[in-house]
Amino acid sequence: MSRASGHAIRPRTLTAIVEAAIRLLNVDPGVTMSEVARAAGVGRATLHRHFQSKADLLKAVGARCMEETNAAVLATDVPDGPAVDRLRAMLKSVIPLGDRYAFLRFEGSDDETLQAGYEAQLEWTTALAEQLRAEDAIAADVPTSWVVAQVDQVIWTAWTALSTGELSSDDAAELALRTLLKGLG
Amino acid sequence: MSRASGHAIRPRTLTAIVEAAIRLLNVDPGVTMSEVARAAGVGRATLHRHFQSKADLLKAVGARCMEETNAAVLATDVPDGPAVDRLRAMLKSVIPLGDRYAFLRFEGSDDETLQAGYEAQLEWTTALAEQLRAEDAIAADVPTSWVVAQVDQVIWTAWTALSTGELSSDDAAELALRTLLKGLG
DNA sequence: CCGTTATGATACATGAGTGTCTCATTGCTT
DNA sequence: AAGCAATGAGACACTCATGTATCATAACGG
Repeated sequence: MSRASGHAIRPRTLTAIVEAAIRLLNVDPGVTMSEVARAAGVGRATLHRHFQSKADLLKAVGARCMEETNAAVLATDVPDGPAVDRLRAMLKSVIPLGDRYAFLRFEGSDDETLQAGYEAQLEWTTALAEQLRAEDAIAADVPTSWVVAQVDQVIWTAWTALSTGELSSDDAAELALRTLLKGLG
Repeated sequence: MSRASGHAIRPRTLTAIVEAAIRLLNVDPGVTMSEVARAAGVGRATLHRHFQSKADLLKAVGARCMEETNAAVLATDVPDGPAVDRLRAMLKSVIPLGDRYAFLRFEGSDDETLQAGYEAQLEWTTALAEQLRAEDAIAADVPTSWVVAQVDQVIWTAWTALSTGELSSDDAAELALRTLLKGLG
């Protein structure tokens, strides 16, 4: 988060910093604050003025990711609809975000807010898995934890496919859904 | 690799270093040389005597991983058998290695040897995917690259499941195979 | 058993990244 | 246009990991 006291931050500056951080982190998780500042076209001092440490910056970026993801999922969710439709909608919403937030996979962040957000997403997926099971969309003898992990992983596979430019977001989402429900056969 | 000139290395020392490195890297990819040395029960100077840089150490660990993995796969492979059997055998061989080498996923290593080894594994999987397709074990309209990525990912899912202690290696391998071929439904 | 030699401990030099501070300047707000 | 606040640039101190050099000690082989 931004510094509590002292200087305010100009919207333009904040945006530049966060966007630069997201862009660079996807290339190299070990970016330095100097590199972020330079890429953002912002003085190194300014960066430290608003983000006291790299952990702070990560926290802000992670929070933005969570917000964007949740917003995207909620925007397309059909809570009362069939589980398969909900799964498809979720995949179509989340997969396009991959090129922005893929790096978060590699962040073993110990930030509690980010952790909590991730837990919440996991719970959402778990609930969906239960609904899928109740509607006989998935087999009864497959552990829920495996289902959740697999959903998680197929999103990652789609992100990877997107980054190589082999597939469009829509194709990847359809392929992901199909792979989940019917496998490759 | 170990230093070309000068000091030889005692087998016991080499093993201690490499094993400690593997163990620690799985916990924190950012381990320092000092921590590795301490965990190995070895002087920091000795570590630097044989591995000039952290990159050298990573290289050695990566090479060992490749050797172990290839050996495990070759040991159970049935080159003339049905593709599905080969896939099952590969999964059963590779999945148990997860707790040792999971960290390599996070290493964006630029070492050419390691890269080459990874490429070779990818080609092996690609060939298997083609065989699966030829034997109608997978659908014709699914891109090979997606199949390869999915095989790769399901191994990762299995590793994750193993690390949480939810499944045995064998169960995970069977579940992985089933998920690949028939999905979760 | 004795010489060879790898090792352990220590000290030292270096480089990189972090975080702080100051001050001139630029950009907003009124 | 004027005043205020945020920014940019640079200098500085600090920490930490890396890598090197030295020397006494312990382990190994003949």
